[in-house]
Amino acid sequence: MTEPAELGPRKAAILRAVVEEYVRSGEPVGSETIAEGSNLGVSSATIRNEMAALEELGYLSHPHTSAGRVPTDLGYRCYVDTLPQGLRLRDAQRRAISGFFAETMLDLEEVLRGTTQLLSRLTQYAGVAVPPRLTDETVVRVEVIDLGPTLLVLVVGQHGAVEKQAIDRPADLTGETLEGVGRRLDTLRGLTLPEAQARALRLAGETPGTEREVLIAVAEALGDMQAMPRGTHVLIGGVSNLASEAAHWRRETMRHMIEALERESEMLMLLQDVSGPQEDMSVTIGTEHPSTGEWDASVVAAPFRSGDQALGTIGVVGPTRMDYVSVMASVRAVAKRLSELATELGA
Amino acid sequence: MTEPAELGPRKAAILRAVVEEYVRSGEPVGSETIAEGSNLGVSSATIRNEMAALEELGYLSHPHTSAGRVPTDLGYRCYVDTLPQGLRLRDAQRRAISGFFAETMLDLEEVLRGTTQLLSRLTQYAGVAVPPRLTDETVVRVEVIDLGPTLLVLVVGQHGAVEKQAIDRPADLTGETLEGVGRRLDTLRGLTLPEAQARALRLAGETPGTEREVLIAVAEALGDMQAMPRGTHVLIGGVSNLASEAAHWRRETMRHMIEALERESEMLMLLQDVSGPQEDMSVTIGTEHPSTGEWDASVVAAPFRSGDQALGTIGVVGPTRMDYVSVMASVRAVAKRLSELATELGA
DNA sequence: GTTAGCAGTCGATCCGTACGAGTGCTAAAC
DNA sequence: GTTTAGCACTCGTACGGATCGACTGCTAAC
Repeated sequence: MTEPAELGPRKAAILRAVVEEYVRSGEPVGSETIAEGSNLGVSSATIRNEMAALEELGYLSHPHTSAGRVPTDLGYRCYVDTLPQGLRLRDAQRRAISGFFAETMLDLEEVLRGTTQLLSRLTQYAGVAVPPRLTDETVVRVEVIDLGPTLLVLVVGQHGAVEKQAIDRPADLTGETLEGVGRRLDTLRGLTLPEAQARALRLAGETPGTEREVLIAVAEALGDMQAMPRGTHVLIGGVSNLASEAAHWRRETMRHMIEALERESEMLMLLQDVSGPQEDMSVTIGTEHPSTGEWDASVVAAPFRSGDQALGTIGVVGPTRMDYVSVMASVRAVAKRLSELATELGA
Repeated sequence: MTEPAELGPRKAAILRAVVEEYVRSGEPVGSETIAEGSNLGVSSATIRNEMAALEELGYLSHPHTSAGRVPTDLGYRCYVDTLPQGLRLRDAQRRAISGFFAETMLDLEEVLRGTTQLLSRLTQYAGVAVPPRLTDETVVRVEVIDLGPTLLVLVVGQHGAVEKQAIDRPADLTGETLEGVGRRLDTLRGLTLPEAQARALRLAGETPGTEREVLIAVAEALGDMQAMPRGTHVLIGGVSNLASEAAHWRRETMRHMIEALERESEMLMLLQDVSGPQEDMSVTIGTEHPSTGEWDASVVAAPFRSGDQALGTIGVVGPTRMDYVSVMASVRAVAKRLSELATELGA
């Protein structure tokens, strides 16, 4: 909508300087600071004029008359969009990432849990990760296990995701029946979850008696697994970082934020809304998304893949006033390494 | 150590009144307030004397000269210990609990997840739950699944707990080998995890070739599952309640607290330390435990059982200044209902 | 178009005062 | 001996006013 080009190079430079200074100091920045710190050869008065113009255009705002300027969400957006691509990580960060991925980890969920912590440590904000949805994978095994009072349906995805759901146990169930069911369910291997469900239903149609009953229940369970992303828990790490970093946030704001992080469905929607299908990385700033708008938060997210198949999303949630350069570099680097690992792990 | 009896009935009554008033109002309570509110027929001067004595004994403390009294951890302890047993829930709470358990839920972990939310809603603090450790259960099924690049060991416990761990896949693995392994592992049914591990090792000893290799890896995985309570994730719900309720906590305190809640191992230790083996319910107040001492928190916990076998623990974490009567009533009631459900579910 | 200078604005800070809640003590009353 | 009334004292908190200082926005000169 607003091409940064039309700002002109000097306005752009000033906006950039304001954002960076504000992110650094946390305090509204005045024209003097910019005139001194930045090496445009102009005086503070000129900067003032430009800043007034930037405010007019909606990129900056004014807490009160005698204060400096603060970037608006639009200002951050422009800043982020015009960022040069060559993002460098600090050595310590690079080492932290390498160290993490040097550990041998075989279970993807475990890796993701660690990834949220890693991201949180790298950025000082909260790290999030959405594990692969079983829906997108093919099924490697469907198993029905007799627990006595109930039956347990176990579905294993190709990348090692395990989904379980209990179903009712028919009173007249025998071991043979269960074996029969097991044999039939073996044919689900290699299907996607919806396909598996359809096949299970079809199998049920061809089968009489108790076995049929169980198969129908299994099909229902397979349906539930798709419909409700129950197993798709969003992994979160480092909420405590937010509590300290965000020292200037209002208490209520923080409450809302932690609440939102707890609501898995909300985070899930946020991260899914946020990660455009083809994009490499997405940044959502404050009011650009209703959820984050409420609590002055931004989300930097990137997908990770196995080969060319998108598996899930990782990201960082922090205040709108965050160090986008560093965060984006971290998320990108971690996503890249994670994709490599996932590819190697679950080819 | 300190029998409340030796306080004398009046001191005890005053202590009780101070605790209740302080919990209610959140502000240091003065002698006048007690004299008026409570119906001991004595004047504020007498109360003052008694309060000075209680302070001397360590049950109360003084933020500063011209302020009222505040209970110490010891004061809360005495208050809790002398609580009458007849704890009543408010109707709304009773209904919330019944409503929750009226939903049909078949998966214990799902129930526990909901339980943390329920406890949090009932008490306005954070709810926690420790699911059954697989170690204590008997194994219903051990399965090795070929995921291509790795193998996945799946262990199902009698109550439906599922533990998974990836192991290396020998290069020369064939489907037959895997079937052989599977047949041997069938004999693990009904054993406890340590027994199963021993049996797996023994099986490995009796078996040659690749099969042996896999069995050894499985035994290792079974060992890992006992050693590291990796699957024993502590479930937590309602952290946001703490963020708002604890409006008077220092920011750093809150950061520490959320951090501690995030460290599963710490919470696990806390909850395990806290739940005495035979006790019905335990209350840990502030400095009584090193972890909670750091952040002025208390933990009210109760075990839940299936039949007479202890499965896990549920509890509530909140500020030392909490409404112990209500929280204890809630935790006790939920633990009772949960035990009934678990008994019915996993006889 | 840029810059220096200057008046004006408005929040933040500091300080002195007054207030009031609550204690602790003492002396009288029961 | 215990309880109570009275009172001086302490000490945090709220209030108000003056000052400070950081910026801006404007104007006039370059």
